[in-house]
Amino acid sequence: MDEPSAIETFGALAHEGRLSVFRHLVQQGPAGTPAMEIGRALDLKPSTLSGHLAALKRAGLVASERRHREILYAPNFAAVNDLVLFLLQDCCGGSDTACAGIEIRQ
Amino acid sequence: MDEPSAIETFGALAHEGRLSVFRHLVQQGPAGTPAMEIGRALDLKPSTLSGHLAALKRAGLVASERRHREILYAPNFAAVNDLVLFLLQDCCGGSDTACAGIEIRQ
DNA sequence: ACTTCATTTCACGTATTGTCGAACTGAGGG
DNA sequence: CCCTCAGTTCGACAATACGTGAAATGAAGT
Repeated sequence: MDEPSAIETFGALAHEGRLSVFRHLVQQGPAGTPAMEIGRALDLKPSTLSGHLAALKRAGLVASERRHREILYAPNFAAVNDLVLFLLQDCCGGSDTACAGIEIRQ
Repeated sequence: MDEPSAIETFGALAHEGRLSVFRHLVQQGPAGTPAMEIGRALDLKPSTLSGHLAALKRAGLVASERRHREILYAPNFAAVNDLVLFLLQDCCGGSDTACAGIEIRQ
């Protein structure tokens, strides 16, 4: 992951509403959740929620798929993975003592 | 790490200047780097740099210590560690398949 | 085709953040 | 003591981000 992408992803998560949305999607599982259902669960207005989802999507953190009338949003775990690797590789100096407790399995 | 702290940390890293500063500190090592030297390396004005360092410090990502005339800033690897754990535990649903390739050593 | 329902886009006011020069603070050296 | 140097704080302004209601889109059912 390059620096601009990392910045966009950090920015997407650096907001109470958006982080809640993303965590809710993680909780709901990879099958995906209709947008409106997220809004109901987290008490967010449609337009506000739509903006949050758009930001998360731009950052690659969620994927969307239409099913019948609804649009299902699902978390993209690969994006979290990439972000973690960015943090470990670029922000821990690659030192194994620096970020002990976490190991990258190849 | 709780959600508000995670948000503040994400926010601190979600900015080109601040991320550059932090990565520079990581590169320079745990001994610490004088603020002005960072500013010279990254071409940042003193007041701008000061703001960035304050934000990183609020987020717990850096520590500062005075030595003689200068103030040395050093990266706090534990904060990165905490953030990675937050991502893995709270944003990957704890699923081992979700974020494959990374293992938490206890 | 018309209606409905789910979601997005738009426009707007407001709030927050970013940048920078200038003034300030505080530690050290002479 | 004064002076200097390192860094912070202040004040102003521009730019960006947020939240929201109202209008628009667009797929699906009737």
